[in-house]
Amino acid sequence: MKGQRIPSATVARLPIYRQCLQSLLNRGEAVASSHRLAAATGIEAPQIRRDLSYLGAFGTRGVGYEVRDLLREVSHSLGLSRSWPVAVVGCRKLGAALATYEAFPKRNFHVSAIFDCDLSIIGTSVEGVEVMPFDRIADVVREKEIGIGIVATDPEWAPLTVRQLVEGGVTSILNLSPVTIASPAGIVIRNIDLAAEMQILSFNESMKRMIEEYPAVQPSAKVRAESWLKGWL
Amino acid sequence: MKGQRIPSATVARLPIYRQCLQSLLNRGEAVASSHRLAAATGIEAPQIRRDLSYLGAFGTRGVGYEVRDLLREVSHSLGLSRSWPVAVVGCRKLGAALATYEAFPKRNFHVSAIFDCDLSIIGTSVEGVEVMPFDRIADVVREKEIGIGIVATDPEWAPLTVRQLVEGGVTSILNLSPVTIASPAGIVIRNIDLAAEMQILSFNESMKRMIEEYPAVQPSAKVRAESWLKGWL
DNA sequence: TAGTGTGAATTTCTTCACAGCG
DNA sequence: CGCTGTGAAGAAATTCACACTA
Repeated sequence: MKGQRIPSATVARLPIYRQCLQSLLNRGEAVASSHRLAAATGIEAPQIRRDLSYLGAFGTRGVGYEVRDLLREVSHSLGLSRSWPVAVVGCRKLGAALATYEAFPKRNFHVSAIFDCDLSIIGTSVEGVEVMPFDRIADVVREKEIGIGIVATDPEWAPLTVRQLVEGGVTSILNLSPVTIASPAGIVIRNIDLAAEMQILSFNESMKRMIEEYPAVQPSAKVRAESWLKGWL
Repeated sequence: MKGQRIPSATVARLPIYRQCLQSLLNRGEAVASSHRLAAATGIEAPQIRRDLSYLGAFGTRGVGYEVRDLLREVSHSLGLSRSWPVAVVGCRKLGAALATYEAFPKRNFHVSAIFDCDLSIIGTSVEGVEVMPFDRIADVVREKEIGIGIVATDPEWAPLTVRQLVEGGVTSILNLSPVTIASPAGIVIRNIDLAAEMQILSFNESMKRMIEEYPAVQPSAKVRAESWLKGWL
């Protein structure tokens, strides 16, 4: 299993395992079975065993996993053994919140460049990092050898921002603006659209209301709503 | 197809279609084929056709989809025909940014209650909404009939926050704290961990560096890195 | 003819079930 | 005996390919 390609679904779960292992370690638990991890993460035990097996055979049969070792291994796989410089573009409310988000430095991500196009905040400093003008993105990113960028601009600026970042050599981008951007060749873009997440929730709420409202809606719609909910609840 | 259960993967893409249709409409394009939508969203055309077919047969063979009609249909399916009151818990940087996020009201989500446990901000007002103390969550949420909650607290408060929201009757939750919370029965929780997203990116960057560094790392690790990247780029 | 809607094939992900080891 | 690691089965999601129709 060790030599196999790691499925992307597994990669997406590794940070959850890392987080969980960290808190077990803090709590002084030295060994954890897949069932212990399942209880703590909500992920099924066989899933966990398979995911971890892609990293190699680290467990002890009949016992479980050595928390400290596994944590080191998972962190290493995620590339957290080194520190990553990050560029944040867009420094209004959301961008500013991210530029100072405590969870980032804790995981070895350091915001080392901030950009905006608002003249009134260019030149000011956020946590010791100067806010620079939009048109310097490519230069600064190249000079500081930044590989990871966060886009927190208004949606109309997002595509241009991505092009600038890529021109500067960024190859991994977290796009938080409410517009999906397709990944150019060789670049990984993760689109996190919080407004879209809310819409998934409202879909769910809608389905629920449809069932609760007794003046029977259309029966067919109701059946569909019920089978939807069955899948999630 | 109409009566079928809508797969959750499809639901997660509906907001992307909605967004895309909206901008086509603004641009004055009245009709769009699945290929047009594919070009604009980065999603494959057959995927789009199948997704849309779950909502019913709205296209015209040989022509495409009527943008205005389809937009109305998608929006309706997502429950956006009505306005949704939302509770935000945690009003420090990230929470405050969300409480005033423009993209929410644009999609009919209205922040109508804000909570925090920091005495220095309780009682202050954010966009006309008073920040209330943490221990009033259940009461207020019940009274205002809020069904959707956003958790933007420190991770140690997140589980308790979820319990309070659920007690007040909230059934859909967007959890932005960097800790995964399993969904209790009947409740949908979407865990968006921005620090975890960054780790997925650093995994990718790591893989890339592993290939670029010529003093050949372990050949096996290199092979694995290459096959990973092949999947994404 | 151009483009939808959908069975069928394929791929990807998850779960089961158990052999094998500490 | 208990728990890992994994082949094999199953479920879910995606893609293909084409019948069908405006």
